[in-house]
Amino acid sequence: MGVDEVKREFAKSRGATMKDVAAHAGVALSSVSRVLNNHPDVSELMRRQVHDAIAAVGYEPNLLASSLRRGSTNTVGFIASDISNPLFAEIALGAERRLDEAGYSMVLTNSEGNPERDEAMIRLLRRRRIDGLILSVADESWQGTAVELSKLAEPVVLIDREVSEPQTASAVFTNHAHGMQLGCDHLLELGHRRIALLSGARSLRPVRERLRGFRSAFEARGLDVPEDLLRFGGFSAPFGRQATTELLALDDPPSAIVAGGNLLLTGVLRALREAHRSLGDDISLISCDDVPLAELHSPPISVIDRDAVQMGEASASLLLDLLAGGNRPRIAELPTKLVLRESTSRRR
Amino acid sequence: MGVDEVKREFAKSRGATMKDVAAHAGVALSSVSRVLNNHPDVSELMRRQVHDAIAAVGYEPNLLASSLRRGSTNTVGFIASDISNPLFAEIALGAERRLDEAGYSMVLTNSEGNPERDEAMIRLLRRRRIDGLILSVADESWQGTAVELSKLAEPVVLIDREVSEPQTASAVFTNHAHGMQLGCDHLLELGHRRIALLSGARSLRPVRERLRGFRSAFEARGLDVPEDLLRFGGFSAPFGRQATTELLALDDPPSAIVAGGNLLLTGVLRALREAHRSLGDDISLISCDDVPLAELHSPPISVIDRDAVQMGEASASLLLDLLAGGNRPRIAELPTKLVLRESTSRRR
DNA sequence: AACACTACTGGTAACGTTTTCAGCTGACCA
DNA sequence: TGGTCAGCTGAAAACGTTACCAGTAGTGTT
Repeated sequence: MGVDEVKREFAKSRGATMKDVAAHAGVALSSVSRVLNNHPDVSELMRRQVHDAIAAVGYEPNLLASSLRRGSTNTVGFIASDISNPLFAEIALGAERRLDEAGYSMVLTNSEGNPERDEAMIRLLRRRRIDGLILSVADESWQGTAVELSKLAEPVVLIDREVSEPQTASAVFTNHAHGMQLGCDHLLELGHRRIALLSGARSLRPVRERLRGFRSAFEARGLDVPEDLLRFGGFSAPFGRQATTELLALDDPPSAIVAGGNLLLTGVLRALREAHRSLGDDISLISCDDVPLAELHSPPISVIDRDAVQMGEASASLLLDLLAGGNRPRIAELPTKLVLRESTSRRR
Repeated sequence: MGVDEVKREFAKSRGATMKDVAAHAGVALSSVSRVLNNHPDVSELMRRQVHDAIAAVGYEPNLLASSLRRGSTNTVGFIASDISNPLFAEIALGAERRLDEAGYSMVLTNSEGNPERDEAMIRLLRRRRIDGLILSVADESWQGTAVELSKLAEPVVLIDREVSEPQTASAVFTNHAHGMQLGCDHLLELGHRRIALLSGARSLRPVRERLRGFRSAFEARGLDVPEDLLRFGGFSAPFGRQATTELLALDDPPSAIVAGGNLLLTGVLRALREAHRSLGDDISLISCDDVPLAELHSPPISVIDRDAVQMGEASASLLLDLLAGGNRPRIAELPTKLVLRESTSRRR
């Protein structure tokens, strides 16, 4: 009795283990394990005894020990450059939702746009023995990232990125080129020729694809692309503002702007306001990725939209597929659609 | 030789272990461990031998095994209701940044506003043997959450929530009452008396605190609070829209609205647009938490702001303090500030 | 010359699981 | 009556670390 008391106290302080359960039920350790993993070979009596003992000692499984033994952690890593960006936040939401349904937990890390942090994070996650990885690398051409990824034996899903290394990686792509071509074509249709494009570095797939769509819209009409209006300085608001200000000051300024992201959009809007340009009136604007700001701005802003949550879900699905033994990497391409509002009007 | 080859191949396929390193260096397992944890008692020669062997066999530590043995995982859980909400996304960013600096990883989960999911997530994270938990429960009065939290021996930090159970929990609070009082007082000063307040359920601290600030602004002037204009139906955009539409249809409609969150704001704006009310002109508006939409709207919208990233950082700091052995729970209160823009004007 | 002490190293028992293997019943069949 | 077989159970060896304990060699002290 006294011993039992002590044992119970100990179990309470440090957490009860399967051993305690076995002792309390008067059965073998392995039997407890069998009950817990509902192995077929276990009698009804045994099941009851063990469950009673579990309740009695307040046992909680130690997933750490379990993972070590089984060799899988039911954990997947998620690396994004900036989770506070609504785009990534929604992707993370979709991915987490889907993974959770399948019994996986998600460990989240921010690379802050720094490829060296990508590297470090991949290494850390590998050491933590994640079962799989979903990521959107900060720089596709960064060697270190490729090296770390190649050392990773676990399945990988890339989000809107193309990297050389793990040929085994699945990926979810957005059809940026198509959306951009539609948007750009719409501007051309309205008579615009001097169209500016603001975007991030060309070492990122979305940037290259959008540029491609941009170019093909011009080419389809036999027009020259206004190379002097292309700006690839990043996705940040400050860059959007600065670039817009510079563009407006040009001798032959653009009559339309395409902002390649929600942060860039805010920068563009600030610059336009500072320069007292009337949107849709003095200058046309299309942005990428829909946000409340675009819909509720006056005038409402046309956007090339896509479903970010769905992207997250798709990436998780691809990963789960790989985890379930689907050894063929797959590519999922998600659509973009042009949402026309009032920020685009005929060139005057 | 042949055996060595096999061993190497095996190590490559399944990952090299400390045992392989020890064998390759011709030293004891424990010595390898000492080198890795840079224990003082290790000779320069030993250090070199081991490091060489590590490089040779391509050893990577298994943090899982390490965690099991040490009894700590260097992992903390983060539970938010909706990571795709910019508010939580920024909090998560701040927390992750700070935790990462301190060598902790963050596992993220969404409760989707469902208290039962809060419960399940706490239980799961406990079984994963997280070292600590940062969370913002979906419902403060939900019993199950309190029960699960009380079973958690590890330190807990609450974000803008008050719960009964772990008296040992630290918390980071926002001074909502103060900000709301300022905002409300400003509206009263402008002659508004029929002021509506839109917010979530009263089982959430921010809601209660804002209501308190709202009331004290009226009471300070000896005015009656317009109880019929208080709506606590949630933080969602649809609710914001519906409630606003209803309010505008009242016999004695409000001349000013306070939206208690960024999603509510979008709902309110949609309703106002549908009802063809001119913001700042026909009706005044103040929102909670600054977002690009507020600044860039026309007219720009006044907000009661706070620094969400800083909140995340503060929560992580409090947790790290607890983890480092600071056994006294602490409360950090962060300020709110009123940012006046053009959505508030004298009542006509 | 005996002793203590420092600097280092090796062996081994944990940590809490899962899984394999062998054994022990009793039933069923020939 | 002996044998096979299904149904169930227990013992013990992993998984990859860390931490304790004991031991050895060399140095300095008395």
